[in-house]
Order: sequence, then C-alpha cells, then structure tokens
Amino acid sequence: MSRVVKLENKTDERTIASSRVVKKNNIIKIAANLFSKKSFHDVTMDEIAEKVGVAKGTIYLYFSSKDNLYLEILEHTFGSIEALLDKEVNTASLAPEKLKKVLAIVIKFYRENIDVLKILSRDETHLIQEHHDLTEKWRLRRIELYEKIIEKGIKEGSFKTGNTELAALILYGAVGAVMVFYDPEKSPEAIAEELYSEIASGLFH
Amino acid sequence: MSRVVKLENKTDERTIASSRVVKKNNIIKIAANLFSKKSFHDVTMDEIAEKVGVAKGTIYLYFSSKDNLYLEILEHTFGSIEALLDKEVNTASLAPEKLKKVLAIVIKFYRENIDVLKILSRDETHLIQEHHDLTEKWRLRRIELYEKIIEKGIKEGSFKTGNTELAALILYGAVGAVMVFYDPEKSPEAIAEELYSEIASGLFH
Amino acid sequence: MSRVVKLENKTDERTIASSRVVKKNNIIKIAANLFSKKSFHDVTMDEIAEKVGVAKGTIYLYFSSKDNLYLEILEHTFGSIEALLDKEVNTASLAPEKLKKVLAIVIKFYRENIDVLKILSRDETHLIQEHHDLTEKWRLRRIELYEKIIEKGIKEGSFKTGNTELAALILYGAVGAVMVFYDPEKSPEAIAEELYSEIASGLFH
Amino acid sequence: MSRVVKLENKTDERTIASSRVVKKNNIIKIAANLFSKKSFHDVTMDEIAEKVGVAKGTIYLYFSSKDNLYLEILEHTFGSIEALLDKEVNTASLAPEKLKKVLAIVIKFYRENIDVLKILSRDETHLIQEHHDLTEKWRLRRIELYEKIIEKGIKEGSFKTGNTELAALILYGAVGAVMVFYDPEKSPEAIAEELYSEIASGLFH
DNA sequence: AATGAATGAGATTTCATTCAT
DNA sequence: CATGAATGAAATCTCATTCAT
Repeated sequence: MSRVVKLENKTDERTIASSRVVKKNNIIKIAANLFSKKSFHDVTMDEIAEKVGVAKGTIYLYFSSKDNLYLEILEHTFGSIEALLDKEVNTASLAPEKLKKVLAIVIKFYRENIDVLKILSRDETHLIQEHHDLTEKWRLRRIELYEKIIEKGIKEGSFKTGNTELAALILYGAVGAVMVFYDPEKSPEAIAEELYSEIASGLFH
Repeated sequence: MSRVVKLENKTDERTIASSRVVKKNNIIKIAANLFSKKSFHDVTMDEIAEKVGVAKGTIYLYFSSKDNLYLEILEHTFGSIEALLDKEVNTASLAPEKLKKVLAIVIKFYRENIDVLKILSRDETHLIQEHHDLTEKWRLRRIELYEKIIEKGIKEGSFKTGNTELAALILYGAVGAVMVFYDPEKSPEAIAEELYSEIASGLFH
Repeated sequence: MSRVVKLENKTDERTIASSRVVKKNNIIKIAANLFSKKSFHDVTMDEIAEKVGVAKGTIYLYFSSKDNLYLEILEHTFGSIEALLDKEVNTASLAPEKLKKVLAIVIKFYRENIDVLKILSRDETHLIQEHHDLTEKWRLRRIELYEKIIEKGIKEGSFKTGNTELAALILYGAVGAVMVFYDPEKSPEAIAEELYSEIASGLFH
Repeated sequence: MSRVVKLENKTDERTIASSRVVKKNNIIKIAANLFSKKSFHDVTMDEIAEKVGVAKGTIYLYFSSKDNLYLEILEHTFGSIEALLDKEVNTASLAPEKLKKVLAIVIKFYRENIDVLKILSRDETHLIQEHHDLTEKWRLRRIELYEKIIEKGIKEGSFKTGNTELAALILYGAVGAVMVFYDPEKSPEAIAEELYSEIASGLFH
C-alpha cells in the first residue's frame, strides 16, 4: 500500500492539473456529441457517464450541474472560434480576401465542431439565461465582424452597398444555410469562394 | 320527437363542431406561445392547462398526448403558410415581382405566427421523428419554391445565376436571418423590397 | 312539443318501472361481459357506456358508483343460482340423484353465466368488503349444500365417508376445476354423471 | 494498484452481488404480500416503497416496471415449487406413496408461500399476457404430473380409473380447495394422507 | 478522487364522478 | 331522463443530485 501511495505522489501538481483538464475536456467532447443528437432534457447524466466511462458522481467532480456542463461546452467552443477569427481579422488583407477567408474559417469550424454548433444553432434559448446570452453574443459577434469587413471594403472602394446592416444580416443568414445544407463534399474554401462570388456580384444581376 | 328535441337545442351540430374547433385552436394558440419560449420538455401540461384555464385532463380531450399537441401546432401552421404561398405561386406575375411577393408573405407570416415559427425553426430533431420530418419538409418546400422562381426568372431573362441551388439556399438563409433580426418597425413589403434589391444587384457590386 | 309530452305520458308507471329494470339488466349483462375479460380496474366506465350505447352519465342514473355496479352484477347472479338450487334441494329425490342433479345445475349455470362466474372465481376479494363477503357467502353456501346432501346420503345408507367436511370440500374443488377445464363439448348432465361416478366409487379403487 | 484497492474493499464482488439479491428478494417478499391482499391495480408503487422502507425510485433500480416486479414474483415462486416437485418425481417410490408425497409438498408449499400463490391462483388473465401464460403453465404442469402418477399407478396395478384426465382434474381441483380451506391446524402430511384415502377409496363407497 | 445506490420532486397520463344543459 | 364536457386526484415512471464508502 505504501508503495502505491508513493507512486501516486510522483505525479506533480502540473501533471495533476493537466490530467484534470484532459478529463474535463474528454467529458465535454463526449457530452457535446450527445447534446448534438438530442435535446438538453433528452440527454441524461447516466448516459453521459456511461459513454465517458466513469460513474455518474464523477461528472459532478468536474461540473457543478448539468446546466453548468452544458454551458461549459458552449463557452469552450465559443472561445476557439473567436481565437481563430481574431487571428484573421488582424491581418492586413483587403476586404474581399478577408471576407472569403472568414467565410472559409466559419464553414471549416462548423464542420469540425458540428456537434457543438448544432447545439448552438438549436434555439434552446430559454433553458437558462446564460445560454441565451451566449447564443446572442455569438450572433452579434458574427454580424459585427461582417459589418466591419464590409465597411472596410467600402473604404477600400471594393464594396458598394446601401445598407451595411442588412448586407451583414444577409451574409450571416446565407452562411448559416449554406454551411449546413450545401454540398458537403466541397472544401470550405471552395464553398466560401462560390458563396462570395454569388453574393458579391448579385444573385440575379 | 327527435325533431322536437332538435328544435329545443339551439346549438346544432355545426355549432357544436365549431365550438370544439374554437376550443382546440385556443389551446393550440396558448400552447404554441409557451413552446415558443421554452423547449418541449420545459413546458409542462400543468402549465398549459393553467394558462388555458382548464383542468389538466381537459387538454387530453382534445389532444391524445403532449407529442400530439406539439405536432398539431406545427401542422396547423404549416398548412396556413402553404395555402398562402400556393395562391401567390399560381399568379401570372413575372419572377422578380413574384419573388418579392413571396418574400413579403413569408416575412409577414413569420411575424404573425412568430410563436410557432420559433418552434419550427428550432432543431428539436430528435424529439419525435414527425417533428423532424415536418421541419425538413418546411425547408425543402421553401428552397424548392425559390428554385422554381429563380428558374422562371432565368427563362424570362430577368435573372442570371450560375448556380440555382446555391442561390436558393442563400435566399433561404438570408430571409431567415432578416425576418428575425432586421428592423421590426419596417413593413414586410418594405423589407422584402430591400432584401430583394440588395441580393439581386449584388451585395458588393 | 305538447304532443310529445302527451305521448310520453302514455307510458304508465308499470311500463316505466319495467323499462328501468330492463335497461338496468342490459347494463349488468354488458358490464359483466367486460368484467369477465378484464379486471375491475381495467374496465372503464367509458368502455361500459360505449358498449351499452349510452352516455357515461347515464350509468350513474342506474348505479351509484362503479363499485356498486360491480356488486349488483354479483348479487344478481348469486340470486339466480340460489333460486335454481333451492328448487332442486326441496325435491324428494334420493341423495345420489340429488347430488348428480345439483352438480349438473351448477355446471350448466356456470356455462350460461360464464362471464359473471369468471369474475367470482377471480379472487378480487379485497376491492371492497362487500365483494369479499359475497364470494365467501357463495363458497360457504355451496359447501353447506354438499354437506347436507352427503349427510342425507349417509342417513339413507347410500354414502359412506369418514369425513363429511373433507368430502364436501373435495366436491367443491373438483366441480370448480372440472366445469372450467373439462371437455366443453359434453353436456352438463353427462359431466355430472362422470364426475359423480369417478368420485363416488373412488378414483383409484 | 488495483489489487491494493481490492484488498481495502472488504465487500468483494460475490458479496455485492448477494447483497443485491438479498435486497431484491426483500422487495419481492414484501410486494408479494401486498399483491396477495389487493389486486394488481390496487397496490401502488408508493405503497410498496413505503413498506419496504425505500424511496419509490429505488424499486426501479431492481425492477424495470410494476409489471416486471409482478412477474418476477410469480416466476420466483414457480421456480421453487418446480424444483421441489422434480426432486420427488425422480424417486423410485410406488405411485400411491409418490402421490401422497406430492400432495404434501404442494400443500406445504402453498402454506409457506401463501402470499404468492394467492396471486397465482387469481385469474388476472388480462393484466399481462405473461401472467396468463404463467398461471396456465402452472396448472398444466400440475395436471400433467397427476396424470403421470395415475398412469404409473395403473401400470403398477394399484390404481384403477376409467378416465385419467378427469381423475387428474378432480385431484387438481380438490387439492386447491382443501389446501386453502381445510383445517389449517393439521400438518400437510396429515392432510395429504386424509385427502388421498378419501379420494382413492371413493368418497361415497 | 471516484463510485454508484439511493433519493424524491416532478412529469405525463388516466378515469371515476359531477353537473349544466 | 339523458348527455358528455370538464374535473382533478392519483398512478407510474424518470432522472439530476447527493453522500457514505
């Protein structure tokens, strides 16, 4: 027994901390997959625990409640896309190029995180105020980003639009529909290109 | 004798039937409002009964189950919009006119039935296969309709697009975003007009 | 309207009373059939009303409650068999003849009232004290009757048994099993004869 | 490490399993007692939980539904009596001895498991097909057993009967009545002996 | 840290009974 | 007398959360 204790002590705090994070992320990943297929109430803690391969009580060592687990899934994903987009936003590229890049990033990210984004796209807005706030924040950030790029494009002389707000909304909606329903065989870059050219030049010129 | 009795009864069969329908529609309306604010599982039959102002069991005189009530709400609304659109589709107007009309109808209908359409737009895919089927049907109908009008426009020489399917998807997504988030003070017709011109001529021409 | 009232008045009190009895018996008959196929709680008042062809409330004009309806079914049947047996008991026949006759009457009655007797054979003894009392009374009457006949037979010199009580119990149990499970093609009289001779002479003489 | 942990846990897998079985059997015993006094629908899960001394949900950790609990009660008992009888059937004793033994076993078992056997004897045919099947199986097994012993007795020259089937039915019915209503002070063996001699030699020789 | 048995509040649904017409 | 819509108490079953080990 004492040997065992000693062996445990070899794992220093950093390792323990990182192991904790690893385990937490593992739960998040598996739970996200379940939530993507069923609604909040249709996923049970029993189910999550079983799929993760731990006892039910263990989940509560990492998340204070089911609500909290759900929120952490969303925040986790939200953080990632924000980081990705921030990087692109801060480059020096011209508006059209930047917009195409952003569209490609969004579409690619959607595909890679389809589980969580299905949750976000679902309007389970009510559940908890925090969830509602997060989905709203997500939408506003996207629209703001599109507006900024459009304005930049106007300044650069490459875009013309009478209504920046409306144009951003149209982009937001179009991207949402296209990334979900348009040919899944095509690469994100190809889709972004097509989408851009169709929208930019006018659908029905 | 039976005739005499019938004369005594002021409520004939038509009245009775209509009273039943009225009561049923009342429940649908109130339940739809609740479902629009919370998810399926977060709305309880107790709550619905209380808001309607009847005992819980009464709901079951009109709907066989909670699932059934939910579905009837969707079907009820689905039928209405289909009827409205069918009427417009069968007119002789040219494609641009027809498209603007359709957009206005969709936006107007959304506003008038916001409760139910929030439910329909929600991806509660899992819940019951029927709900999934209905939302899919809804989406496909809309996209098909847009495709048909676009093709008509191409034939008439007023539209040009390299990719009808993509254009329809963009329209579908854009309408969805605009009708929910764009200035609610503007009339559906005004929004339809703006949306059309922005999209048709190219967002960034 | 006044003509109708006049027509109603033509049915005098006797007719009304008898009509009431007729309707009541009709409900009893149909309800008994339902109770014979399902347990007390599995038969609903809705079901009874529907099968009878009246509105649910109407049942309550004839029976004060579901319990009461159930009891009246039992009492109704109990009265009939008692009357039948009393008639036979009061004849002058010798014990063997009398016993065979009684057995035949019981078996025949069982077949004709199979619905109700299935209810009685079911031990739903608890339900209501009155029901328990009735089934017990039924059993005791039968056993008493067998005992009386056996004693009469002993006096007459045609029966010999060391234990009248036990013999009566054996008869009671045997009749119960035979009338339910033995060849339903045979006539009650034939079965009574076979049963009597098998039991009387000794199963394994 | 895992071995160390196991040493710490005093309850090994066998103990855990047996504890589960013990708890399950406890629920079965208490529920059986309740079901013996009231019909299926008159016993509530609340009541069972309360009498067992656990929360309602706990019952569902051991039984998947009320139906399942009910059936497990029956199967549990059915298995026991079958085992007991099988043992006796396979002995070399002569038919009369074997029959008396079987009768005694059945009567003794009935007394010791009176709760469950009251349920089994009840004709709650409808409830669930499985219950019906089980009670039918029970009856047929008993009757088959009696037939086999009677045939054996005939071969051995100790029994004579013109109708094995009828004789078996009579035995079945008689045992049922006697074990329930005959003097509960007497031992099963004594009752079996009396019953045998009364039936064998002829009730009314 | 990890477990998983136990909890009990709460959800859906049924149905005997009432009562206004 | 007859109706049948409405009632609401009560039943089964689920599942997030806790806690002793």
